[in-house]
Amino acid sequence: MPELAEVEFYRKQWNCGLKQANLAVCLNSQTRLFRGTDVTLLERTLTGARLLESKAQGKQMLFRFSKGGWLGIHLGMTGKLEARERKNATSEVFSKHDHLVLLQKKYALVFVDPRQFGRVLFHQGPNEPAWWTKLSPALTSAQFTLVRMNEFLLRRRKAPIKAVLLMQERFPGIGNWMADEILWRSRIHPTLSAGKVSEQKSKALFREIRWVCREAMRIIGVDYADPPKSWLFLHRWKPGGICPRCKSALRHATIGGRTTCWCGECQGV
DNA sequence: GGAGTTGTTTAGGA
DNA sequence: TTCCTAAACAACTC
Repeated sequence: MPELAEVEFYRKQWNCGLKQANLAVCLNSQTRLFRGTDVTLLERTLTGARLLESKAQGKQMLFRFSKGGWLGIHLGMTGKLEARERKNATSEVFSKHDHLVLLQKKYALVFVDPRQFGRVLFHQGPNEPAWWTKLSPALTSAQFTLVRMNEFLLRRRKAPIKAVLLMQERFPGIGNWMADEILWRSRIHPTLSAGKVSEQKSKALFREIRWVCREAMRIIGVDYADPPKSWLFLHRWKPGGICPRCKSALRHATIGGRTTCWCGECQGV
């Protein structure tokens, strides 16, 4: 599930563990989630370390700990973060999908991910790790400009615009539903080649990207609430779903390898 | 049982 | 070389 705003929501789930020390770290190093990660260093550093702060950038999260510990988490398709109150620690049970658990005095901070498409990264040192600092600037920041967006569309001119919006190197945080929502609001057909987006449409696209990101953060990022019924979001998976704008039938197809929903009237053919 | 799932990575081909 | 697509990953639901 997690896209930009959902990631922000999950990041905050661990806030109740801020300033608290990890009494123990539990993980199964065999799972895919830890591929390429120094699990021994992670366990050694985070045990006894305090959680100092966290942030999210696109779909990535970074948790800073004392002892120079930097924990990176990507939720993949089915990952989530939870904080479980430890009422009776002696009878505490963890499921097979609880892949990383930071045991604190009051809460167990858990990374759950049934499909294991997520990822855990770790770095130990005084500064933020390179895999964090090299991430693309947020879509709501001043560094994301119409010019930079258009340059990217031109570079990926042959790919369908839907597929291009899913490229994290330029559109960090956008996932399948956000891409559909943005294209629907911009009235651009999802199969249109990125290079054929008109100047006028690219301005609309730029505007809607920033609007959807801000609104999703405000609505979903705070308490995981549903957006208003005026959004495509609430209609896209309904059988016989209709466009909340023009009331005509919504269409579905696989575009750029992903299930895509659009309005045949508002977005052309 | 088969198909589908709001994400990335990689192999292979154009 | 560069860029695009499909498959793979793993587990669950309908």
